[in-house]
Amino acid sequence: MSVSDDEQYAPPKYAQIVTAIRRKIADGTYPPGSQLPSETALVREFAVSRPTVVRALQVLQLRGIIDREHGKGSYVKAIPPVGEEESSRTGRAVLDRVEIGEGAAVLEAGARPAPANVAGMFGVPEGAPVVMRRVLLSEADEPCELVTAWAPIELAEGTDLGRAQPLTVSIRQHLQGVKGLRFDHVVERLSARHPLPHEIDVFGLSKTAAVLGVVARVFDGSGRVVLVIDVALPGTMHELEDAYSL
Amino acid sequence: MSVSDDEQYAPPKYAQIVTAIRRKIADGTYPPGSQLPSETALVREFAVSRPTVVRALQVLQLRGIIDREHGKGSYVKAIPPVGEEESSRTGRAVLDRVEIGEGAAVLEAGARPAPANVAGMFGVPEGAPVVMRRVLLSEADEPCELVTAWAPIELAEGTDLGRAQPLTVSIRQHLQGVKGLRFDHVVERLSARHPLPHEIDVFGLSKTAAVLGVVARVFDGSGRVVLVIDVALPGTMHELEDAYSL
DNA sequence: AGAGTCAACTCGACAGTACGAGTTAGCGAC
DNA sequence: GTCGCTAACTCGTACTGTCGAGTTGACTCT
Repeated sequence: MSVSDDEQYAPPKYAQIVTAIRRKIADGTYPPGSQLPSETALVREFAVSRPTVVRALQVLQLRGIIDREHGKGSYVKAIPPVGEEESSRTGRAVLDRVEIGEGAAVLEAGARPAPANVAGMFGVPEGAPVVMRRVLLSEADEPCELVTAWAPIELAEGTDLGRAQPLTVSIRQHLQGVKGLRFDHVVERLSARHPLPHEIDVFGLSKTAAVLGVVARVFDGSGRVVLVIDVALPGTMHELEDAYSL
Repeated sequence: MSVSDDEQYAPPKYAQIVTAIRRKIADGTYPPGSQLPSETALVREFAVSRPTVVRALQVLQLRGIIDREHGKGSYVKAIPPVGEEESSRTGRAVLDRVEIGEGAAVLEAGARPAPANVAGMFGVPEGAPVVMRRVLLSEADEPCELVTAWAPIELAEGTDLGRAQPLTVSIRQHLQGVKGLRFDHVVERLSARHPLPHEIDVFGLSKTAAVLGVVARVFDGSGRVVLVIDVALPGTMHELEDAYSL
């Protein structure tokens, strides 16, 4: 769809209906638990065909905002659950964070020999050079999150990942802009463990403290691991929250 | 849709197309990265209308199996990511597990005064009676997961939650069958912590071991918390895995 | 050889129609 | 009052058809 300078972009009709209904839910016209007008009524209200209304209702259902029951109608769900796309995921948060302005300090960055776990994830020999970027996040001057990002050497070439300066855009935007790289999905592993020596130093933890550890592999569209993100969260300071439909 | 004894259930046409295409992806007819036949070709192949084909392709796209590009066609994605609905979530796993046959031992069950955190989640006073069910899971005779489920007293009435016998169906099925209760969504919190005294006993852990703790609130369709599930996973034995699209 | 045009192909959106299946309320019979 | 039937309402599936917009390759002209 091309838009000339003099024209206003009009969203598809079904999207406009989604927006209108969401607005009415938000302003209390259709409160939680209430029934929406039938499809036939919405056809009249919006002056569109039934398949267009159905499509809008299907979108609302997919987003967990309404339930549709055959023969009965559509109902506003009580509490829109935190949409699964909106819930915080540690790896995604790291990729989308802008270091400048977020209390982030780059502790070190540059080529390093790949430790065994990272080498395995990239499919390179242990000790092969990869680029490492270690960033410490603080809140109210208290260190709270240690992020170590690893990238294959060829991928990091030409980017600022290996420079010990805070990035001015998110990692995702930076790699998209400089390398045309698009991320497809993430696989994260969460564990409870004791801190590593450098974590003990950075956070001032005891050797037996409990740490929430997150190791995330970032895949591009061809199924290749393009980044490994290793995050350490001291257990005394962090809970991760996750919401999902049943 | 009613099915008489002499008739075979036929899935909707669009669902049959989804299944057929998924089978061809799995058997290598359409390998990762390859282009699917055009909509028009699929219309001829399956002898259906174009909106029916489009609907099947939209389902495949929603499931992250294909990408559709306007003007170009549909492409099989490289690695179907673990579907977000298929990834393991601790709370969901507990609700869907059948205790009998799964190495589950019921350690205790019955009415207990609500501890502060549980009381807060149910909106009852601390110390009010609630039903508690504590189950230990073992693998190869080694304890590996301790699950404590809490239910409001009225909800547990008439169910087997307060009986120290393994359930013969999953908790979800049991409450659906006995109470007509339907779960809507779960909000989980994950943390790294040290073990509680009873966890030290059950797992034979040291006082400073790292434990992955999961506390899940289960909501029904009206937004009420109907169950609290508290899971302790010794850090030496467990990682949780989570996959999501970007 | 390069640029522009056009036709054929592709998907996105929309309208209208029809039939089947599930639900509910009203009415009549007992 | 209760039960059964029916009509009206509801959503699920599927079809036919049209138009618009994006992509690509072949052909023509300079």
